[in-house]
Amino acid sequence: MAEPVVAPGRPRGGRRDEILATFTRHVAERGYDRANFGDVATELGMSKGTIVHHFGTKDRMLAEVQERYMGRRLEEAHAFLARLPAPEQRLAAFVHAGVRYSTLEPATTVAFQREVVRLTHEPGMETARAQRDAYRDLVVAVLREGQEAGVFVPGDARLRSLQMFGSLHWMWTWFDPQGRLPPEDVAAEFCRTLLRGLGTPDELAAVAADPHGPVATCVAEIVDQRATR
Amino acid sequence: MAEPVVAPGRPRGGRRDEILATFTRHVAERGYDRANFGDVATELGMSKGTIVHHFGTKDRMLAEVQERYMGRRLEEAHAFLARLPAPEQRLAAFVHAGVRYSTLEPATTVAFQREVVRLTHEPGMETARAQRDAYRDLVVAVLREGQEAGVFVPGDARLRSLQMFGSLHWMWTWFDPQGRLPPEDVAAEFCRTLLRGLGTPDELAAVAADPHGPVATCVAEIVDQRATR
DNA sequence: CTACTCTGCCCGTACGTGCGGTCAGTTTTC
DNA sequence: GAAAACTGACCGCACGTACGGGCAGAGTAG
Repeated sequence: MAEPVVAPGRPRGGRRDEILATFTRHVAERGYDRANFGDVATELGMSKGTIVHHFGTKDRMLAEVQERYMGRRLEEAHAFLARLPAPEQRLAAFVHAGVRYSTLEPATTVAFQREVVRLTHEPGMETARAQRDAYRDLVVAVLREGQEAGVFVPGDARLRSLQMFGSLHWMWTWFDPQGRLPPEDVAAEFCRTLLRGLGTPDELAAVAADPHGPVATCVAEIVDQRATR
Repeated sequence: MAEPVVAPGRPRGGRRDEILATFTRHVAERGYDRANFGDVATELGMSKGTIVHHFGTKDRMLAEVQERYMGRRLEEAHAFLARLPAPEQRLAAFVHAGVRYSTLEPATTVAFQREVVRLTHEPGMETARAQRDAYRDLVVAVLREGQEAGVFVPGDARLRSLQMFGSLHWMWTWFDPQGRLPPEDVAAEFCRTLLRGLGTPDELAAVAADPHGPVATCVAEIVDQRATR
């Protein structure tokens, strides 16, 4: 029934976080359907029952992964939006952040991206879905701001947000965090093409896309800080 | 119950194609892991054994779905590349075609896009993977041509192809073929943003993106013809 | 024409396995 | 000592697929 509620006077999570992390990695590697309690338990040297004890059902475990992920991303987004005023900088920040997450927390990111679809229709995913929608709305708002400010060409903001999210969410199928291709290069190239595509003047776009520019730096500070705390 | 029909004169495949189509739809709706022989058999009013008789294993059935899909896409691609000389037209054609397929054969397209990842590592998928790589190489080649012709700004062609494929392959998560949003609008918006992002002069981009322009028309003819034969 | 055989679909069942989840009980922690 | 953490045995079920056989039509011999 009602889940463990953390525990009183207990160091945050303990074994629980460990389980969630391992489960997340398995989801990232094999997908939700092929990830199973047995393998996770074996890898952590514990019993299947322990996992059930902590999370109840597999569905709930996935829901928690998604909610934590989206929770962090929303916090970050609000943080860099507060620091970056210009629409083209804000949009670039979303791209830099999206790419950075792929290397900083590859497992969580891939797990999320593989299984996003589930939060559209699956029951028990309402919270995560609401978070996802809120995140997307932030991007749409930025796109509209940009159009009103004349820094983006007029067009369908929602469609553009989907075009952008597609590029980022698809990364899990080809991007290798251990590979030769630096994530900053990916972010920079994506930013350049996207901003130019939206009609942003070259000078502004160049600054926003620059891997060592103010936007990328700002995002890096925020994201890295949250990840290591 | 009497739906099989099949008709005299022996249509190619007979029941076999029917099985494959139903299986494809199930994969599109639930994903490969949750699609199963039992449901397909029940829906077609046949036994599970029949499916096994025709395809052997589930893996092989998926492989055949992917191979057929990529086979058709490759044929189409070669067809419109032969008719369209300019790089910006060729690139736009890939976008128009990608979107058009989502409405013309939604099940096959979604099934493919959901399960593309499998053809990277899964054994038995070598053929489909080779086809996929060939298709991607066609796009990369067009991007390079465009740079040499000065119609695209210099940059990483492979990265750009991935950015573009991301937008298209992600469509299955949000695009509804039955919905209000016309696919031509999606294609046009994607083309505009992409081509502008690559630095294509506005006049050329406008023609290539136009849903009633020569590129979209050419693609429509080729794709529709193949689908209905 | 008849009878026989061969062959490609197709059926129904049964089996093995993997997995999510239960439960009763033990150990650990505060 | 109460609550939480953990265990290991167990259940039920869903699913892939192996298997043995049925049936209808085509080819063939008499």
